[in-house]
Amino acid sequence: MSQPVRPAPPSAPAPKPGGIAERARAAAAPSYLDGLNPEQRRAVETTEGPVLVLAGAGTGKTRVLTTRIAHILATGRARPSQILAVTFTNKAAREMRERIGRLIGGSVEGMPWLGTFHSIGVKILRRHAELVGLRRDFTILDTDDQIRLLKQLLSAANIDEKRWPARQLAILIDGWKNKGLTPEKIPEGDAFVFANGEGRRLYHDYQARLKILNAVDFGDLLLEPLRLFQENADVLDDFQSRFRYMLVDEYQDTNVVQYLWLRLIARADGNLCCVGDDDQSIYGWRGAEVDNILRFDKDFPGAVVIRLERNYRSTGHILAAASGLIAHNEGRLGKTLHTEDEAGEPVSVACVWDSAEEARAIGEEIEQAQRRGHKLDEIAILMRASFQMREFEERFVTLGLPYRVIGGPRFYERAEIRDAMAYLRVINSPSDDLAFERIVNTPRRGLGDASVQLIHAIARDRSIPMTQAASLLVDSEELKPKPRASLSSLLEDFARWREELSTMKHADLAALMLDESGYTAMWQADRSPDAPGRLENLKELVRSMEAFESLAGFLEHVSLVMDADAGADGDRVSLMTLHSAKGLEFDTVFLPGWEDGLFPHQRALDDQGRAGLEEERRLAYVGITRAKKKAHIYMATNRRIHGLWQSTVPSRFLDELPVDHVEVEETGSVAGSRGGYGYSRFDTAEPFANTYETPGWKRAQARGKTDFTRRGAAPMIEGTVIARSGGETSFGIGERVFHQKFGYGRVVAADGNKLTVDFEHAGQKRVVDSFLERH
DNA sequence: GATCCATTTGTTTTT
DNA sequence: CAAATGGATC
Repeated sequence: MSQPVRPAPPSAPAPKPGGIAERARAAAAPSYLDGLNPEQRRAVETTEGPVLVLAGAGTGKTRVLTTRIAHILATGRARPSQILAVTFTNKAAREMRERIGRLIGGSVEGMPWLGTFHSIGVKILRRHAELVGLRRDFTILDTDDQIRLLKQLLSAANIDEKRWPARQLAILIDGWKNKGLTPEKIPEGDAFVFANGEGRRLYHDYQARLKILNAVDFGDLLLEPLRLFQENADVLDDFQSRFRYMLVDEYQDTNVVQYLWLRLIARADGNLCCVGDDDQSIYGWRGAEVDNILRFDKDFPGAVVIRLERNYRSTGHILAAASGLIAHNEGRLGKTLHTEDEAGEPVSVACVWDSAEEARAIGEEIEQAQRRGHKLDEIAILMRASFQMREFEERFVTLGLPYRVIGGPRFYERAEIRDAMAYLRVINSPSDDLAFERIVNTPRRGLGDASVQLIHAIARDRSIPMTQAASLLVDSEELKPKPRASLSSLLEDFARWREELSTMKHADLAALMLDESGYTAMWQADRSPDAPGRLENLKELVRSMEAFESLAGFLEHVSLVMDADAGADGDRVSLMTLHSAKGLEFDTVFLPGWEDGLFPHQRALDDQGRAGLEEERRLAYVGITRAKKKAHIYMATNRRIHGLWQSTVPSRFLDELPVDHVEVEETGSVAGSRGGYGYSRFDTAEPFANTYETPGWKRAQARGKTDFTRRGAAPMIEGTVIARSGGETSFGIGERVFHQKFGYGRVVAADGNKLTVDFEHAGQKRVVDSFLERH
């Protein structure tokens, strides 16, 4: 026990955050240490030498990290720029920055070296680009560009793309990079798995191409800094002495390159503090090595190991259920989490007929909770795979239940955003061939394959960028008049926009460019239902550019950060995958889809065997431990796989949950659905007067077919929507509206805040007015 | 060179 | 069952 500076029992309640008492004390002594338990405090105060903090779920890991940084700064051990702090996601970095600011009063200038491995990698590379064969303004390729590049290489090498897909090669190369292997270093056997031994040469050629394009891929952001350190002692030396203190969050998820990188910078005796939980290692498929955490004290001799085992998050039952489950894993460091919280409610397990009913049942439970005053913000649905999300979205839209998707189909991945970005990239760096290629003929300008091939040939011949090759081509007679004129005017456009970049704000230029290029017009002319949404996204993109200093700064941000937090504020249920749930917590958590094959996922089992199963189990552990007060597990007896209905086998994890902490819930819905009527105890509240007005019926009509497996009954259940007293709507009949999912339409009927809208492309739907915008 | 239709293909997790 | 690719046709 540490010496009692202020004699308070360890169990003393933490002061109310932000309370008067706390703020008063903050003005006097370093109050940031208050409320830490002895282990946490030790983890904060052991600043010198290597430290490994084994922090179980909910043991205050983030708090320790932020406090530790605050402590280092407050005691004058280092300046902010001398601290390297690595987080796993950009979101975590943002959060940590805020929390440190709050701890030490926000007067410290932002820490320049706080971020993900990738973003720190970019920073280092920009500084020393020449040393690894790049220019300072290199571009970062996304997966899409990467694959297109590899496709070109494969066809140049005359390799059948059908037999050896570029995707596979991309995964392979990524794997090598994650292991810190340059082309020369990959083992013979590895090189042989692709195209009969062409793997090494292709990897080598790919790297050479990247250098010519002045580009890096994601893997390079880790591998190239490592190479830089290994080959340039002076640079390494510089970074070694710069970073007085180093902190790494989620250490269990680091891969080999990241490890090697850390080893180099921290040496064996540096002030390196790694925080992690071997039971939460869920990124093995991405090259993460749990081994890194398991052998920390061998890599860093004399390392202090601190265990945080007191859980502050979950109730007794939840913690016990999770602990019992994870105990089935072998090869773990082993921690015994305990809580002083009450036992609470057992984890519930419910069995439903199929995924539609799963969504229905969960939706209903949420509405019930909401009526009891439960905040939607404190509810999350965590699933194994993102395709499970759709069913819930559909259900929630009909229910009018506000939800938010976290980490879903990412903003930057959408085609229209990529296209727009490609325009910006060409303007920003004329030698960005991949961007050029992407948009030469988007929108259609009559510059098809033939023309592009010609440009390509010239570019390769003279080793010049495609834009230059294109301008040569325009001056020649090789193209037919039509494409020639078209290409010429495109190049003129590029030149003009580039010029305007110096006079206009980049956001304005982007809007101008999208209009003048005909790109906006292309989507306006598009009659598909998602075209309006895409135009919205483009607007959003332009809007988000305003926050950046320069075009180059914006481009870098997008390639690294990727999540555009499109202000989804308000009280909403969160939907996300188990992977993106790591580090979060909610009062109530729903865990659907606990069936063998889905969870644990078949592929994890096939590819990784027992290791795969253990990782899946850790994923389950992560899921359960997100819950503070209540965890609901669901399994469906039938699920559609590959489009076919299949009956399922309950997840083996269900049997591994300790019986004392689990209750099997009688949903009654499997039995109840057979009767159809009387399914819900709540539908008497305000049933729809007319069965033909129900969303289920409407949807069945819109689709022109019933996709319900159980005839008759299901549509009735679909109709048991609880009409909530949402009040009157401000939308009028006949008004033109816009909906994120369904596009444009006109209001045909109103019932409280629930409107029936005739969508131009999606047909009639009942939606809640909060999902609509006026147009 | 573009468009339409058929066939094929694959559906885990992400910086 | 969907999306994405490839081939045939205009």
